[in-house]
Amino acid sequence: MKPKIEDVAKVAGVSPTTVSRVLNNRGYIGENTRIKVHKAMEQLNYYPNEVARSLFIKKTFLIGLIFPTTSNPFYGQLIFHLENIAATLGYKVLLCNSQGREDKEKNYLNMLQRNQVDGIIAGAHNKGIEEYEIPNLPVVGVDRYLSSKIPVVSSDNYHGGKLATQLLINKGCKNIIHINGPISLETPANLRRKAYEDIMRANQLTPLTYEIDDHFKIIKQLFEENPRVDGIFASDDLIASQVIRQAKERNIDIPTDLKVIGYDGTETTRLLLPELSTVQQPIKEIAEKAIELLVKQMDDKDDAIQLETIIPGKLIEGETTGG
Amino acid sequence: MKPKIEDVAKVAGVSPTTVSRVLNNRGYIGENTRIKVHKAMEQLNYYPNEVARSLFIKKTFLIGLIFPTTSNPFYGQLIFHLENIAATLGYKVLLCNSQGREDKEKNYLNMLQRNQVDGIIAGAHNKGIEEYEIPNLPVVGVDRYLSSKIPVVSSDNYHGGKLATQLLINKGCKNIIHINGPISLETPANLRRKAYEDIMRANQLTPLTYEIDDHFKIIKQLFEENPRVDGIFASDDLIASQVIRQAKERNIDIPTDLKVIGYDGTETTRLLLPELSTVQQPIKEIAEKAIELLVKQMDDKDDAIQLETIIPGKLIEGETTGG
DNA sequence: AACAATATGTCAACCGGTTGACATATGAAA
DNA sequence: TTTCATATGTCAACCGGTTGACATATTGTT
Repeated sequence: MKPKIEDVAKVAGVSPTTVSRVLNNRGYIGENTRIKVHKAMEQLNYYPNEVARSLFIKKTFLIGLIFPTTSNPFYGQLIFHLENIAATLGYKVLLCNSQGREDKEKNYLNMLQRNQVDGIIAGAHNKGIEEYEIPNLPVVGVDRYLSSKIPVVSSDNYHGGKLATQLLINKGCKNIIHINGPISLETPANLRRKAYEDIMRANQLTPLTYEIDDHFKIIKQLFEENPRVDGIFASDDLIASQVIRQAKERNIDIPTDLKVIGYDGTETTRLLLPELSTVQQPIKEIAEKAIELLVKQMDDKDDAIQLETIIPGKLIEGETTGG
Repeated sequence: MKPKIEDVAKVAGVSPTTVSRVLNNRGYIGENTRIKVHKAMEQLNYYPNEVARSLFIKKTFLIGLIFPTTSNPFYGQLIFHLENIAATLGYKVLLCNSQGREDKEKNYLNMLQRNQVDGIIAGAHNKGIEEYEIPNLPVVGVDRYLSSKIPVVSSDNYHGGKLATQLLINKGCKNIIHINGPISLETPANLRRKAYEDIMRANQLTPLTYEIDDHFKIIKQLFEENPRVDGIFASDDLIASQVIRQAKERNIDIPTDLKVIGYDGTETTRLLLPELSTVQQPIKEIAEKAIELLVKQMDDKDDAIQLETIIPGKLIEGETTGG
């Protein structure tokens, strides 16, 4: 059986309380005793039972992360940073891949509460949800409005959308189309679209947005319906990549006949598709801010917290928008 | 304060034991009582405290995952599947990004034990380690030998290496170079290299392997030292992508002058770089097998378990190896 | 010598849920 | 009527670590 404090105490020849005191640096402890206790712990291969500890102190140092999927390089990278920063602060991370499914999300939310997490960071779906408003449980949204009371961290989507659209216009594009994910979700990312439409109009151009729900069928359709398209702003790099592929198949030369810009600029995209112009999200900074806001909520309970944090992104010009 | 069983009992007008019985479906429970209890739980917004429960039943339903980073699309996708399958079995997942650093890995291992995880799946570093041999704690390695006693799941690396090398040879390449990660680590992935060298020799060709530790400096060097190279087998798609980029910069036409094949074939690579030939790893199957082996160890304690599981991968021919 | 500060021990309550032992009550079957 | 399956309650121990109260030594200081 796993050794417990009592066993350590016996081996070290001290009382269980003393061991606990050593473990938690409380009260007076002699240097000798400290050493004896540590030796005993080593000898027995003792690991303090955090479950028992958590039960008593009513804190688990667990943070729940709910995101669509680590498969997606954007979330993969974001989650990497979240976990990393959390770890430096002594927090551990429970991973939940909701896959954009409401039922899964609800189950995870339920599970996280049963497991007494100290907080939740979510960048998943929403909709009817006031489900995230949990009394005494700090929550932070990433690129997702979870409720009117829950703080959100996101990149400056409007500015990003503007940068992308303006770049295409500057490069001489006249027929610029925007493609984005399903906008039934009310996310800050929709501001990319809003910026696109604003900038287009400001330049006497007609905005046209395609909403991609599922397949690249939409992209095919886009090309068929708009033979004169000369600029495409995709709301993420993966979609942009599909666009490029489709253009190649139709012998549309990029960037001569068509200029393409994506969004996200993850490490992986930069490596695999370095020629793609994109608006790079400040992923690490988003993660830092999200954790900071979460921890702040956990520490000073009902202090007022910034409800919306917007971090600027960065335009990366690649070959897909021309020299 | 959060409601506890006692509160539920009061509201439902029953005893705490009865509530526990309802919760765990033990003993006799009348339909009426069951409903009353559920209503009370709903009314109070009661969530059973898993921490308390875990303490008593000595099982947390937690699985620790130690991998270099979710940023990498291969691990991202693998971890997605691991979490997913674990969830269907009622297990939760503690995520650890070790970043290939021994110190971090050790800390995580320590942390997971303190948190009483039921098992660990690791695909990280190793080296001096017998550290993973933890009494009574099931462990499974993914593409990593963790110890002589710990089961490993991996794709058929030898076969994959063979497929890749053979393809290049079939396509007429004579000067084929292999690039892989640092092989100081003893991993099943080294079999890709072994296969490459075997096949080369079997075809009266001279194998030449470059070991990439850090940068694409090595790739530059490779091109400079081997102007006649006409085939490159990279041990992962990200490296292959760098090779392609470097070749473009040197105006080496792919596939005419140089054929390139990678390894992994993640969803992300397939989307972003569909033209890349690669050996696709059976990521989902690896995840399934890993969980299966872990759960088997947890269930029938010291049943003999398969020490090495090898799952075949799949050759994907893209344009980078020619028509 | 008196008084602190330091060092350690004993003991019990507590965190929230689980479980087994045992008591009791009801209704139905034998 | 007896007996049994069903239904629920009471009670206490337990999981492993934490904490406060209190006792007792041993130092060192003044």
